[in-house]
Amino acid sequence: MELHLYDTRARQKRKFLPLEEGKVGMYHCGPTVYQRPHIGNYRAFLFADLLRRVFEVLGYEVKQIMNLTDVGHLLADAEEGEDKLEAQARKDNVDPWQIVEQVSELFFADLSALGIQLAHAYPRATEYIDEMVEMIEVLVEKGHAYKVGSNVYFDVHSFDKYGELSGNNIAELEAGARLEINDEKRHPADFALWKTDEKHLMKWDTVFGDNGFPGWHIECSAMSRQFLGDHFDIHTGGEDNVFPHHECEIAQSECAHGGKFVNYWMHTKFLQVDGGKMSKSLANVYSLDDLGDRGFCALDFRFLMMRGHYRSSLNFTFKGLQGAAEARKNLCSFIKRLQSVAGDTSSTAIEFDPLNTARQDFIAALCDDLNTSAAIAAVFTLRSEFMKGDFTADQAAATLDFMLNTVQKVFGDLDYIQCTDDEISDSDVDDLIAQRTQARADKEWAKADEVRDQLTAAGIVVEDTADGIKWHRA
RNA sequence: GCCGGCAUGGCCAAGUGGCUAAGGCAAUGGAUUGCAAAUUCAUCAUCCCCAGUUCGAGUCUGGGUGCCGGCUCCA
Repeated sequence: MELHLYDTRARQKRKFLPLEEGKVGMYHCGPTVYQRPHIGNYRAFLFADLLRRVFEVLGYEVKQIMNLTDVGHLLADAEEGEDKLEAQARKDNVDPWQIVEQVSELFFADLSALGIQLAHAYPRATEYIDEMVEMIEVLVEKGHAYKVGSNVYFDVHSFDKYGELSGNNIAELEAGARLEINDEKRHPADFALWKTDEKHLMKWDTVFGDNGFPGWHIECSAMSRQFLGDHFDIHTGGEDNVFPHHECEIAQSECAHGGKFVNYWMHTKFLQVDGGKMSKSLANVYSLDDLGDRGFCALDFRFLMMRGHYRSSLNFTFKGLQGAAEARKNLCSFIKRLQSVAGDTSSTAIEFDPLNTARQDFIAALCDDLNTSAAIAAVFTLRSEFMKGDFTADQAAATLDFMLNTVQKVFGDLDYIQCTDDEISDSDVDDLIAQRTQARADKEWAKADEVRDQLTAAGIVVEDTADGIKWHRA
């Protein structure tokens, strides 16, 4: 099956051709670790995870890198603003390096809760200062960058493709009144590669002078090169990264190394909340804990994100999250049902129409620019086919194999065990079930219901089926 | 001011110009149940408006309206 991906630079879907047969290298713009990432950030990271998983299901060997920006990402005005890390550090009255540690810890915990596979490396900007400096020197030597005192700027007029990714052009950018006035720069659209500021807390002494720190854009250029080389397959980020961040990366990397930088640029659309932008003033910037407080687990959020397409803006509401949570649980029940029908059967090679159709539709949907919505529909169609008819243990085993090894490989583990605190042990549940069974046998309905309420309160769902009483954790 | 995207049932959402417009959630009716839950069966949209192209348009073109985004920290 041919994989087609939408390339922001080409503005269309393109057949994916790896640089090296059977392998793919990708770089994702990760979080700036000054605050715990919010659910919008995680939409982008879940997309990166999905992309990797799809490649793996298709048999590719993936090398996945995600950076952690821990210096140089400025607030407000690009040249005069304060470093995000330092602003947060001052606010909390702690060392910026401490903030980095604290936020990183939260970040990795969130990744785990979301079932995101760890990338092969999470390089931090502060660990690659030498590489950045080296790259900036090359740009200066080649005439693409210039020094003004101890600051270094990239000359956007030296790269004729500047603006190609975002659709901006330099003349229009400079005509706009939004660019800050900075007498140091030759052109208003030039951007900083290296800045000097004595007051900056995270600073380095380099060939450019003392007390310097890197510009945000150069970090990704240097780190991606370090792990993936001068030219690699895929670079992703949120739509807001298109300009200026990725535009600047292309300029830096292609000017420094001569050839093409990245083959496919992929960007996720923003997550909206209640129909509008997430913003602190509206108090709708949610973290995974905020979702947890409302009774949802990280996997519900993951499933909600998977139900929409990454290139469509997605409106987050708790009602929508509730729907996703129900849908996910229904798939979990389906898997449990399959497990009970399949029993110990291990003949997973059995083929039959509903499964063949589902397999085909599932993969075809994903290969069409990761159409997860259609892929999930294929799974639900299979589910209803299965629920309707009588299927053999062999067929159930084959379907189970598909669910576990293909569907869950792409969408992550759907099970919700980790979402609840197991406050009640299995044997306690069994005891209560036995009490209720006795009460029912005695037709003591009030007592039976009381026990059931007790179980429900403990997060146990009781099912009275023709085959006896079954229970599972909600 | 300059760019770009989107507009499908109560909510979310897929959709290569052509049979009866995927799928999920919710809802309604029936089966089942001591009552529930779970399960199961069934029902539930003509695609923002106008004009055009076409044998045929949700799907292409033009106009309108609305929403969102980038150009400025942001995934």
